[in-house]
Order: sequence, then C-alpha cells, then structure tokens
Amino acid sequence: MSLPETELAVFMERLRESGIKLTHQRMEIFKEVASRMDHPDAASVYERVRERVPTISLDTVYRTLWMLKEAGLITTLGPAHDRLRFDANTAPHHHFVCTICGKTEDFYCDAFNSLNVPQEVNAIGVVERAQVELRGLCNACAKEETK
Amino acid sequence: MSLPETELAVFMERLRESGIKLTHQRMEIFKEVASRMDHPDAASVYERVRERVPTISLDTVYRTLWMLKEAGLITTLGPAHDRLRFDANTAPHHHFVCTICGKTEDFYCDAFNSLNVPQEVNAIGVVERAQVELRGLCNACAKEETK
DNA sequence: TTATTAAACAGGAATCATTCTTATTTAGTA
DNA sequence: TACTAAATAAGAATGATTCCTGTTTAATAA
Ligand SMILES: [Mn+2]
Ligand SMILES: [Mn+2]
Ligand SMILES: [Zn+2]
Ligand SMILES: [Zn+2]
Repeated sequence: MSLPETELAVFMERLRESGIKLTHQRMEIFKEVASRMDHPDAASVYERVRERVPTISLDTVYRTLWMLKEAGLITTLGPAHDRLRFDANTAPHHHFVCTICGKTEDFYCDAFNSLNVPQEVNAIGVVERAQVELRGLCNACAKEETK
Repeated sequence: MSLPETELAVFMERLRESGIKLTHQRMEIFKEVASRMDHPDAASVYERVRERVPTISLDTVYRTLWMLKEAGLITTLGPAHDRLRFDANTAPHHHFVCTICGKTEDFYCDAFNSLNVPQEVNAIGVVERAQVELRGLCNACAKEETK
C-alpha cells in the first residue's frame, strides 16, 4: 500500500541521472507498480492508475514499465518477452535464460533437484515441482555486447 | 534428433488409456517436440511438421501441444498463462506459481539466495541472477479441486 | 470389409495483448 | 514566458493464440 519515501526518491534520482523526464504519468505508474506485491500485468496497472489519471493511455503504461525495467527498478516474470514455449524434457532439469535473446538452455544439477523448500511456502500452497532459473547473458550475446 | 522407441510407446499408451485418438498429426507433432531440446514455440513446431504433413494447421499444433501438456508429456516455460507480468520487488526473492490460476507469490529463503551454480553453466553464458521457481497448487485452487 | 459416429481436423475469422504512428501536449531549460 | 526535444493520447496495426464451422477420420462394431 504505502510506498517508502526512499523508493520514490531513488526512482526520481534514477530518471534525473538518465536525463529522462519526470512526468506525472510516470510518477503514478511507478507508485502503482511499486506498491503492489501481486505481480500485476499492464492492464491491471492501467486500470488502477486510470482512477487517478483518467486520460492516461495503455501505451504509456507499457512504455513506462519497459523504461522502469531498463532502469533496473522492476523486472518481468518468466523467460520474458514474447511467445509460449514448450519443453519435452521430462527429466529433472533447470534453465539458463538469456536476458537479451531469450535463448533457454537446459542444465542438470543434482543439488538443485533436491532443494528443500522453506516452511513459509506451506502457507501459500502445495509444491509439485522446483526449478532453478538462471538469468544472464548467453555467450553469443556477450560477444555481440563487446563492440 | 532421434527419438527413443520408448518415448513414442509411452506417448501412444498415454493416449490410449485416456481414450484420445491417435492421429497422424498428433504423432508427428509429438515426435517433433520430443526430439527438440531448444524449447520451441508453436510456430516453430508448425513449420517443421509442415514439411512432413503439408496440410496441418497451426490450430492443430496448439491443440496438440496443450493436450500433451495435459497428459504430462511436455511442460511450458515461464509462469505460463498469458500476459507479461511485472515485479517491483527488488529484494532477492523467489516465486511460488500456481499452475491452475497463475497466481505468483514471493517468498524468501537465504539458502536459495546463495546457490552456487555448476561449472557446466559457464559453457552457456554468464549468470546474473538465480531464482527458484516453485510450481504447484495454491490453497485457493486446492480448495476448488476438492469438490 | 464396410458402416457408424464422435472426435479431430483445416481454414479462416475473431480475439486480445502489445506495439506502432502521428498529431498534440508538456517537462526542462533559458 | 518562450523554446524544443521528449513524452503523451488515441487509434490503427500487428502478431500470437483461440474460436467457429463444415469436412474428414480413427475407432468400434456389424
Ligand atoms: Mn528444459
Ligand atoms: Mn516477486
Ligand atoms: Zn542471448
Ligand atoms: Zn491457484
């Protein structure tokens, strides 16, 4: 609900140092997404912000959310970006996901196959499967980067 | 590339025991997705299968992939469901994802924050972040289930 | 083998999330 | 207060996925 003063200050400072304009819309969108712990989608952020800024457009919400991600102030869930992807590997395994190109590679690790989940999680639901997702730069994208 | 005889047998048996018809299309789609380790999207499966079954439709590919998921023969990547979702929680944390309703909840676990990734992964790329993703049934959906 | 029929299919239309285009507005600066 | 590049709103476009409908087919039994 309430947003710590410091978070807002960090947001404003981050924009200033990047030469990005601090608009009314951006302020409201950041306050909305930063105050929610339920991993909202863009439409949900849009609906809520609209109560305070009735003329805001969905496009502005998307643009702002991507900008916030670029600035490292928020992240996206999942292998990010575009389409549904399928996996026929039924053996226990884990994934490395490239944050640039989205390439997703399997890897195997016995230690990761037998993680024991904290008590805390029982209050949420029943775990059926545990997977580790590593995010980073794949070698191909790292090579691109150095130019 | 090549698909072990047993995988195909399991596939055929799984369909039979569920009373699902074993069609030419389903056979080819399963063989395609099961032979690939690159987590293809539906369009990619479609393109490849089309070389062997020129009249196949994209709709059939989608229907079949969902059916295979239902049968437990494949999985989907990410928190599944449809839309992009955003997360403004910048503290190190992990996720529980409900496989029914898609609800995604944060949880915290020091042990998970300091996983050490296997050597193997260095051959793929540079890891920037590691997150554990637990999949299962949330309490609300579990209650629905029992009826 | 042939007939029967519910299930599955192909093709095209529809939907829906996301992105693009463009004319208008505004934050930052002087 | 005036200037200007950046940001916005609105609506059109795109693209992935799903739905609709008439046709085909796998499975079963005569
Ligand atoms: Mn995999
Ligand atoms: Mn989270
Ligand atoms: Zn990459
Ligand atoms: Zn649920």
